[in-house]
Parts: sequence; C-alpha cells; structure tokens
Amino acid sequence: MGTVHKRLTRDFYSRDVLEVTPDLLGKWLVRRFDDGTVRRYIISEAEAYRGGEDKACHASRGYTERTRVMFGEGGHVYVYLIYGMYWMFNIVTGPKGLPQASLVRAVLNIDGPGKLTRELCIDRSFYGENLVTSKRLWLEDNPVKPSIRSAPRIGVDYAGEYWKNIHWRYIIESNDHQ
DNA sequence: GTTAAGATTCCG
DNA sequence: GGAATCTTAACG
Repeated sequence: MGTVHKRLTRDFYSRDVLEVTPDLLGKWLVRRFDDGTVRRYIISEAEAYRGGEDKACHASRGYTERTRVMFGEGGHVYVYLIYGMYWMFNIVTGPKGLPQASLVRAVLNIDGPGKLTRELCIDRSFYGENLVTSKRLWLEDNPVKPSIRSAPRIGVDYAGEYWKNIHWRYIIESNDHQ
C-alpha cells in the first residue's frame, strides 16, 4: 500500500479555533504550483486568533473589508499584507458568524510566516480560497501525531497583558514523523 | 483626505 | 537597533 493522501474536509475546520490550531500541527499543507508541481509541507507552528473578545485578533475591531472572510465558515483562507512586504497565511475556523482564524507561522524547514508565504507563493489571490475544494492549496491528514507545546503569541504586545500572554501559540516539539 | 502603525524579516 | 514598504483603519 502506498501513502494515502486524505484531504481534510469541512468538519475539521468547523470546530473552535482552540481545537483546530493545535490539531493543525503535523498535518500536511499541500501546494500545487502553477507549473503543476505538488509539494507537501508539515505544519510545525500556528497561532489562534479568536473572535471579538481577543484584542490581538483583527476581527476584534469588527467587520471590515479585510476581515470579511474571518466572519464566514471555516475552511477558507485569510491572507493580509503586513509591513508592506509579507503575506500572512491564516486558516479560518469555526462556524459562520464567529470570526476566528489560525495563523500558520511555520512548516518544517521553513521558519517564519513571511518566509512561508514567499516559499509557497501565497499572496492576495488566495484571499477566501476554499481549502476543502481548492486545486492549488489544501491540507491532508497525517496519522502521526507530534508532541506539542504552547507559548504566548508573537508580535501582539499591543493587545494588553491578558491577550499578549495567553498561550495560544502551538509548536511541534518532537519531529519523529513523516 | 491624511496618517500612524502593523500577527515580519534582514542588515549593520 | 533600525530600515524596508504599503495597506488598513482611525480620525477629522
């Protein structure tokens, strides 16, 4: 039997962001490039951003043109440009109406959210992309479960003591899978 | 209409 | 430590 590539479906993304985010670690992030090349990357770090209460979440300041997709159903992509240079790749989670998303900060061998999107050629055109049906970007299950640790999120000091310190960043600790 | 600041990265 | 680089959201 060869390796089975099983795409994650709507149910995976429809759960609360605090369930989905740690569950993203170890999963395959799959990109089919314009030339037809398919590459698979193991997600190794992600952060949860959860709704209107979370002062670090873009949606905490309400519905805007930029945050629109976060208010939709889980399984879609939220990308935005930061510092005029880097695209941030987020996976929308939860049911329609609850603005949540996971920022994918790293995959194995590519550390940093800006480097990740540069390597995978993810830009504005992926805003709203449906990971359940897309032919160029999706996730696949991985039966091997990595061990995970949590830590405060990066770069959100402006959100105040509570939201800046909460452990909503998840990182792979061991790496005996693939 | 104007402007300050940003879920980053790289260089000195 | 500071620049690069530009969109967004807040303010007037």
